[in-house]
Amino acid sequence: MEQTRPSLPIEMRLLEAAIDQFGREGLDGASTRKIAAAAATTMSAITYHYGGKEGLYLAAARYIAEQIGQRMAPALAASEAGVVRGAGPDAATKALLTLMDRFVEVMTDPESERWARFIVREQMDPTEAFDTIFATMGVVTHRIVALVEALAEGRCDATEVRLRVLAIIGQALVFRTARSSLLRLIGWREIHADGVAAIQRVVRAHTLAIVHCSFREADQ
Amino acid sequence: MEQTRPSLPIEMRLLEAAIDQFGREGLDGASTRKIAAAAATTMSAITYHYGGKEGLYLAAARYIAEQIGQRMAPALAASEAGVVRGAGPDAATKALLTLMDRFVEVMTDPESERWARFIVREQMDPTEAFDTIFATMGVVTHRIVALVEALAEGRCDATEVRLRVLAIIGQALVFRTARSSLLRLIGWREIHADGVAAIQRVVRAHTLAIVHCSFREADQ
DNA sequence: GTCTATAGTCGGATAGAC
DNA sequence: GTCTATCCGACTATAGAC
Repeated sequence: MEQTRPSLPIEMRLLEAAIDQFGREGLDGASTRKIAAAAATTMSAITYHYGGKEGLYLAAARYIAEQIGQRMAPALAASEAGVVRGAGPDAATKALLTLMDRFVEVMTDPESERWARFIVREQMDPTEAFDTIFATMGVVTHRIVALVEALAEGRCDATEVRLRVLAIIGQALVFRTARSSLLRLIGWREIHADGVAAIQRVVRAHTLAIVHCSFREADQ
Repeated sequence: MEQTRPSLPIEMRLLEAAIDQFGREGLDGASTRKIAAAAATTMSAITYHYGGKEGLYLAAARYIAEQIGQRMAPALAASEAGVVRGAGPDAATKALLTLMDRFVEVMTDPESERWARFIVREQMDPTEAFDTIFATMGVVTHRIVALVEALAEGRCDATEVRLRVLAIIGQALVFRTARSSLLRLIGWREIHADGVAAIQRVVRAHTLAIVHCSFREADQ
């Protein structure tokens, strides 16, 4: 049983261990005993601090949402300049690239590995915890929608803009969700700083190509 | 407990139920009793037919790989024309779009929902079953790599081509892995035939923009 | 606050009936 | 081949010691 740093307060240790275990095995599958052991405490600490297994699960979701929100906040604030009235396409493009750059960083960060397991599981088999996570991720998504909407200049309807945004985000997300395939395909053992930069260059180039080239013509 | 069609042979019913349960709860988390109940049989049928829980898990992985292989086979065969010696960029582009179109279809197909849960879980927390699935998905990925490599005409190194291919595939994959977010963002209740066509148009337009525009300049 | 002890349920594997 | 019966370990929750 891998243990978290014993210096942290017990509630934090429980949260960290919970994210890991729930992410791997789900709400039903995970065992409170294992979580407690990984947090170097006993099962009844979960009852005391979180009221039980489900309370811990929801607390883990809130914690993840909070962490992601904090990490995206600076880039989100910077992207404000791209959506203010009168901002030109260059400002919107720059804001979009800033958000995507940061998103790639968060997606490739080793710390996001455990969050990602938790989130992806919720995406594919949602519980009430999904509301919590979607509330945070939705802010970023909606900002990107606003930016792409501005860049489309009326050439796409609202649905198409949203589908395009999903596809754009998917480019970054895949480096998290298909991590194992990535490592095998390229022959890396893990994603180093150079790798992150390379991924950012690719996502940036693709995003630019999409917003600069694919709106122009009547597609297909 | 949802039951599979009772007309199918017991091994098939077990496989279908296993994919569903293992996909949601993982190898450890899922219960052979529940799987057996969903397959309208008893737990010891799993022992008899698959030797136990783990045997059933691996059989489920093989079954998924087989199903995906079958569904991608026609598009994969058609894409052959894009990689033969002397095929021009138009043939390669056409082959790439054919593969992506089909991939979107498979990713949005309701039947792929349970496969996807299983596969994504393996991606993020791989067991030996990942080898089986990667063997099949890898064939498609490598074909796309070959096509993009041809289209890049030496302007990207091998690693960059692979990162670009991952990003391109990610555009389609996101409609499976972030399904819940998609439905909320667009306000759909499910993905209808019109929705699939719209997603295909977007992925096609983006893929074209990427291979036609983003290789041109020195990116960033 | 954090622990130990215990109760009651459910897990997978197996033996053996038919 | 498919089922029932049974074993034993692991699970969550709870009560209560300190």
